[in-house]
Amino acid sequence: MERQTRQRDAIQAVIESYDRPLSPTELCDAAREHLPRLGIATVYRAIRDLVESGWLRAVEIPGGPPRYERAGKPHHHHFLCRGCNSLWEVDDCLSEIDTLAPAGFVTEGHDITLYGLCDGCGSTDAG
Amino acid sequence: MERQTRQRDAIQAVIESYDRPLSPTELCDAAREHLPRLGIATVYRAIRDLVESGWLRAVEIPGGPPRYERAGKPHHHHFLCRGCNSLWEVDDCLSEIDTLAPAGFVTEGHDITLYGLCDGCGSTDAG
DNA sequence: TTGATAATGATAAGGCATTATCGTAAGAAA
DNA sequence: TTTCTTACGATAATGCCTTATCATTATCAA
Repeated sequence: MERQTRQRDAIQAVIESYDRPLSPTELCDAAREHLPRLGIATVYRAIRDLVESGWLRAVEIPGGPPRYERAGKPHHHHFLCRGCNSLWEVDDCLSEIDTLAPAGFVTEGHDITLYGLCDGCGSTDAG
Repeated sequence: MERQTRQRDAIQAVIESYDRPLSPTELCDAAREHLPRLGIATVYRAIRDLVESGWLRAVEIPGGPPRYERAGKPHHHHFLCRGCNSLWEVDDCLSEIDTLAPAGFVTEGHDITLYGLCDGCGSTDAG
């Protein structure tokens, strides 16, 4: 990432313009709307470098490939839609969660994933 | 699963005797203490059949292969130890979690994974 | 005990996400 | 614009987990 390229520009612009974490494939598809010949390897390279530089953050979810979102956002969680398989942000958090571990365990953090239907899928009766 | 075999017996006994979900590899290793020649394919076959029959349940965790636990337990969550990579049960749950999704979203369930060090790893200063 | 056949074990194959390879294209400094 | 290099794009290769294959073993009803 020593040179600024149209590919990196497009990839970063897509991340900035979406309000939810994207998988590498979603990211590639979205960036291809501006750069049709964008290769998936370039997307993976950009993800690697951007995560390494602290600009991007991986979001791991149960049973699926990681999604990526802009780093530095306030603490939040995610909602996985079983209709369209996209991941959405959930701003709130119940901090008491970190007190649930058994005695003797040291809790350092937590992930919460809600499941269901997003606004679009629920209203179109996809389930 | 039309015949009861020593392999199935051992696999089910291991599940019953552990108080935490096991990965296929963990399950195989544990069962091999009684049946040293147990093959990993047999473990996967047993898992498939036992999940299908409703006896076993898959526990998906972020960024890792699924673990399996006895089905039918009360609602609970899990704690992933970064020291030994094993998954532990957390009995409590904050039911208010299901109210966090944005307006218009239909929440059907949730997963919570706590991260940190389990009793054993924390006390031996593994982190 | 026998015999039909389901289950096993060793391992090859498959599936999928990710990474490496390498010839080509294109930043950017001079 | 030239030139040096980095980055790209297409795709082969890798790695990991899981499933399929198939000869052998073991279950269980008769």
